[in-house]
Amino acid sequence: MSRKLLSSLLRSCTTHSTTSQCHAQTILQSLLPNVILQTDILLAYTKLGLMSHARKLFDKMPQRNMHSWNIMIASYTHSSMYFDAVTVFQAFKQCGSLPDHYTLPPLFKISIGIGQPCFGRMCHGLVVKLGYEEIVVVTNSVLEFYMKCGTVSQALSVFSNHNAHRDSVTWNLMISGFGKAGLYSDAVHCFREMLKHQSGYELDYMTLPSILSACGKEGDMLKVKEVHGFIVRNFGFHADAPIGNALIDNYGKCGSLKDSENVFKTVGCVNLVTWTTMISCYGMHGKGEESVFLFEKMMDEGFRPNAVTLTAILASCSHSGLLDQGKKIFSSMISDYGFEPTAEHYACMVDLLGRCGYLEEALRLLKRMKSSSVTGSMWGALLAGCVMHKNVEIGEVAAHQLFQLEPNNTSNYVALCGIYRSLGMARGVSTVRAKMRGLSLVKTPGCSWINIAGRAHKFYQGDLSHPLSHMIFQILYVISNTQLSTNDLGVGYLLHDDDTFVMA
DNA sequence: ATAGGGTTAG
Repeated sequence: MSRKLLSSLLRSCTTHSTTSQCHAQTILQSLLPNVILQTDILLAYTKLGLMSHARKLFDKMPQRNMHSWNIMIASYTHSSMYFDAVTVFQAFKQCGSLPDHYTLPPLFKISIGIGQPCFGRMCHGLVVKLGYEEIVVVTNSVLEFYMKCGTVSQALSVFSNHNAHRDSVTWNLMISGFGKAGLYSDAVHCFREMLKHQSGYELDYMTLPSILSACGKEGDMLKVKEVHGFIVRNFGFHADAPIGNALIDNYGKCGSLKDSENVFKTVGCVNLVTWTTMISCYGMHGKGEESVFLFEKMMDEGFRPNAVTLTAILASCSHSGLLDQGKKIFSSMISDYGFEPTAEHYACMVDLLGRCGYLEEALRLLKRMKSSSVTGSMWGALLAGCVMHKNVEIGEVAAHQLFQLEPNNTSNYVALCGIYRSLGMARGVSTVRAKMRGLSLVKTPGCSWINIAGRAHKFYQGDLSHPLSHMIFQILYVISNTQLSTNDLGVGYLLHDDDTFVMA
């Protein structure tokens, strides 16, 4: 077999065994060492995720080209093996070489992965110095880096400086970055801008889950519906699984379980995430029985739950007080599925036991664990249960653990304070307050809001600043003193001229 | 050869 033939064979290898056979052939035919052939083998191994095979070969190569260095750095990065990626990059620099436009994008991913923004900023300097700013792939990775490291302003300046070198990936990065930074209205605004600029392009479906999640997290169902309509107009009912999943999730988050169910029933592509999302939607709406039913149906259809599915079902049982089902699922995840429960699963179990009033049992569960693996979320769930059931003994244990683990989290002090207050323990209340003052902690007030005609109306506890607060409090007073049945949900209010009202 | 999307939890 010729070198050329082996090269092209290697480039089409999709399995471990064919790759190894080609590798063996190159040795048998004494074609090694040869940089091009070895690089082909390297690439074939890394595509299969066989990093140790690739590394063995790479270390033996007497000669390396830019391509072989880039393959190693990029594939270590994709496998989240950032330390190895950095080591290879350092060895590369030792040889006196300079990165090219293939080397640079993974470096930004490394910086995000290891949480070291200074490395990424240094790489941005390299991009400018080496003149790769005009290459859209490189600039997009710079953009992604700034967006994901929380420096949105830097990303914006990269974005506006390169308006000649944008493509759909650029827009998607901006939109999803805004969403991840919690800047939901900026994400929506950016989506509209993109539609204006891209009218001639084919619409890129990769944007849609991000924009849906921005609308959903804002709780703006009208916007979710708007995007849904947009999807139907442009894709018909052939949306892929991530789009369907995002629709289900965000209708649920906006309070419309009916719409979630409709999408779930009609969507063509269903995967494990789809099931998990629908289960957690039922959980969010307090419909634990439906969650359990769906969980069983999912397994009947041959899907194996993963760690996220199990968290969703446990949380759902907890919200609905389904103690026995929750316990059964928790123990079967160990015996039937061979899962090692994660911290989240334990937190769910503590939450479940705590809500149902089994605080001693919850505490025993945590005491059985190695103390270093008990997380804040587990103690937090226990403390919340103690608030619910006014249990001061266990509440103090949980609270003091939390004061150690997360001393600046005000809600823990407020929770303990609430237990003391509900039991009339004035001394306890003042001790906790003094402790908070000593640490100069201020409680951020809880806030709710409602969108009316595109404008958000915010409400803080005891806040009277809204122009209609007088009427709002009157309505609230009536509602809270009225036993509502489902028939009453269509009730109307008649507003009198003097700002008072009656139910109609 | 390189860049972008979805699910839990308080």
